Amino acid sequence: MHKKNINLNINSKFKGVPTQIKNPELVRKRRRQIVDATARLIVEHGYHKTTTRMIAKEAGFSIGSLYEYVRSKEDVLYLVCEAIHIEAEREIKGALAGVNSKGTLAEMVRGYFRVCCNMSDHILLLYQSTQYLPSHRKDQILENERCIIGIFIQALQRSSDEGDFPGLDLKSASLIGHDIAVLGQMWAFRRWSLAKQFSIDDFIEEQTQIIIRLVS
Amino acid sequence: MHKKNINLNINSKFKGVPTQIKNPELVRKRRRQIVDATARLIVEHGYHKTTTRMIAKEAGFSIGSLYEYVRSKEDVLYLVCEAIHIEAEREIKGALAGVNSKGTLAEMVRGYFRVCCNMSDHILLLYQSTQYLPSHRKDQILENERCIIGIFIQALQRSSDEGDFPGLDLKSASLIGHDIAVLGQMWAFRRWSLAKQFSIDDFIEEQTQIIIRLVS
Amino acid sequence: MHKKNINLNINSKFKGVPTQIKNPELVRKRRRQIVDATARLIVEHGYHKTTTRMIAKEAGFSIGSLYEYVRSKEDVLYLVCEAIHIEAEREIKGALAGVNSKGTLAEMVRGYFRVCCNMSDHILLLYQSTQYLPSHRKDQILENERCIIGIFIQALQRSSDEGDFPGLDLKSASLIGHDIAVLGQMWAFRRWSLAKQFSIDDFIEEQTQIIIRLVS
Amino acid sequence: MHKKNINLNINSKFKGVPTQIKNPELVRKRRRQIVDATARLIVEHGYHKTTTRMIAKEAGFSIGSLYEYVRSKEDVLYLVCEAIHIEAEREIKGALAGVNSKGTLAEMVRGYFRVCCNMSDHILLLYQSTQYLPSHRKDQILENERCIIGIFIQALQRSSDEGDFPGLDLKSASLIGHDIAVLGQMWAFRRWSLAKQFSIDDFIEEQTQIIIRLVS
DNA sequence: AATGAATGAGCGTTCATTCAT
DNA sequence: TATGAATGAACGCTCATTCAT
Repeated sequence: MHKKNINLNINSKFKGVPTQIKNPELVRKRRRQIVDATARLIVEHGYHKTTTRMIAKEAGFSIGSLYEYVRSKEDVLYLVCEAIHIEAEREIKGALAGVNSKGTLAEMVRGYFRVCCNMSDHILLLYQSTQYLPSHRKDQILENERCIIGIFIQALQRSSDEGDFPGLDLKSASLIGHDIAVLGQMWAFRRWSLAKQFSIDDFIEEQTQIIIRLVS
Repeated sequence: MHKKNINLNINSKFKGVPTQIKNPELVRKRRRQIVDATARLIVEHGYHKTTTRMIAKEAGFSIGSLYEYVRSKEDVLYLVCEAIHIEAEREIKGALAGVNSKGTLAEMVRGYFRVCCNMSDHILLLYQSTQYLPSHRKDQILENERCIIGIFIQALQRSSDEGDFPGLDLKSASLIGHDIAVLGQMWAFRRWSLAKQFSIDDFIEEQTQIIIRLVS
Repeated sequence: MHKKNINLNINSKFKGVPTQIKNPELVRKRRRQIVDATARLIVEHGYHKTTTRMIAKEAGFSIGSLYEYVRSKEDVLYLVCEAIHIEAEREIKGALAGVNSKGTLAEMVRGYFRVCCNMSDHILLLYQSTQYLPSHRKDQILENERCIIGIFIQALQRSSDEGDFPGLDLKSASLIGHDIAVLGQMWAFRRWSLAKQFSIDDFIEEQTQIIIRLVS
Repeated sequence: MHKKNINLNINSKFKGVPTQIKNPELVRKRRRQIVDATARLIVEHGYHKTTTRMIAKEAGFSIGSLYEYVRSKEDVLYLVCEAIHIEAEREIKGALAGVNSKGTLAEMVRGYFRVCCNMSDHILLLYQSTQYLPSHRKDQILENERCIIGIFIQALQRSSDEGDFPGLDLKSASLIGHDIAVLGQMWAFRRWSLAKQFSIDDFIEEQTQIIIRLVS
């Protein structure tokens, strides 16, 4: 069921970036190359210092070929951001798979934080580069984000209904959902500072404890 | 005492950006114009779409003059980031002035959150543009940030020592310090999403309550 | 007799544009598709905004196939210009067929003007795009043009010999021949201006009268 | 009086092409360089094979400087077409100056034809390149053209009123005006063909006689 | 004979920076 | 001190053409 949704997502979004190439298999393959290459380059140099020629070279083909698969550098950025969100969604759903019904909120948060840390390069990329997308693309990306926060809100409300965390209204739940999301992503943009005192595992564990204390 | 610190800050950092102009009074005045103009432009257009020509025009002098007061566009960005941090420090210290010794943590946090919301344009600017500073500049900016977090850590430890919040070690206090910092800044980059459910005052109050629950 | 000439023309010019394809029937068919498609596109977008990809698509086959039938975009343009001239020659000869021996000059001119108006899109194409042919191609096209003018010169001299228009030397006849040619083509590049005052039929009739007055 | 009109023209059109440069004297001088260089290059290579780098080099400055004085290559083309029309207007008015009131139509036409021959490179440029202007620019150019034709129409009507050429209605006069205009410009695009039989002076004289015969 | 993915030279344009005045 | 004209490296992108299948 998840799979189906994800596939629908992929398809509906692929329509959003046209291509000159007819073979859809090839489009998938080449765009994967483009996205991987570009993500690597943006992580290293930032969006603006990453030129289309660098992207083509890193992806292993010519500048002309790059433009057979996308219309513009902006398209590439969108494909990258989209791929990161799809990856995040998949990872998070994977991490939550064993937890979903019976699991505790603690396990969910811990799983989410772990994903955030594993993807910190890409999360930082989103923080720094989403600003360069045209607004309709930004909206598409933000929509994805809300979906993730929704998961926490639902879990919080379930907890509340079960009496663990009584008297939680939707508004508060929503804010806590945002907070959890941000406190996980925090590792991405405060790594260098936090790493002086915390290993990744330390961070995940301590931060999880803080959330637990918050909601109990 | 505060003043002295701030002045020291300004001077030590000004040394970092050389100028052709001898008269330091004039340098101060012109750089204030440059910083104000640039901050406005970056908030509106982002760093890369803000050209040096636009900066000179908005600041009210010629492109040639701009380069009498800074060596590069990067210098301008640094001056802007630095100014924002100085402003933030001043505002936060101002907000905490009446609270400092006798006040509760809640009041501190509320004051900080209020400053964050008031400065959200500039905080977002920092989030989006710090990446374009050379790393030694980035370090200078991060150093400033640590200073602010230090305030919370100290307050937390004071609370802990007074028995409000027993058994808080430095490491945990430090992480909570980071968390508070980020949960305040969050308004800057999630405004559009949060504003659907919260007014600024709502946000500040609810978020403050969450922190309070967290540390008690 | 006409047919023979036209065929000779076609053959001698086809030799000028080599192809990879052996089957001459197929070459003829495909090139007709190419020429029609390209003429349509150039009329709408101009030569430079018409890409080879557009041509292939409009003609109904792939870009690869296009290059089996011509060596270059320039070849395509030459084929188009050539085809227009052949078409013009055929149309004009058709219009003059009933007139040729016994008819008056007026009827000839009127017939020619009518053809010019009917073909005005293509005549404009020639005016705007012949410049992009290499000079040996341009010469081939100009040669065709002289052929048409020759018809008027002969008719003028016949008139003169018959006493209608006495004292007409070859040089004058030649210039008037050019003038008639141009005054017909004029509709192509002044349509938008002339159409404010003249319908096509108006134009043809008035312009014919002017020529008649000129040569009597 | 003429001067005033021309100046107004120049000023009103300059407003149409913005520049980064503040000194209007310099703008005038540099744009003259740009227009002269570009006209030379387009005459030799055509509009599309003339690159902006060639223009900058031929004009004697850098590509960056070129773009201080115009926004785009299209702007350059417009400036060229505009300058040619202003030149044509000036030349024609100059040629007609001694003729204006008392002169015969023959002298006017001869003067116009002489100007056309002298400017034939530039007239051909207009025929071939006006198509690349955006339509509002094309309209501006066409407006200029109508102004020239207007001169002939007025002269024809004056002749008619004086009895030289009785029974000439406005519509016919208008068409003859167009015809005269085109028969002069004809030298530009039929030079190579006509020159086989006519020197420029021959052409002007014979063609003038044809017009005279036409209107008497 | 037909396809269409791949190529890369070359285009128009931008903008941080310099320097003569 | 202040100006603003001049610079040119570097950018994103196009499109005629080729060639393996």
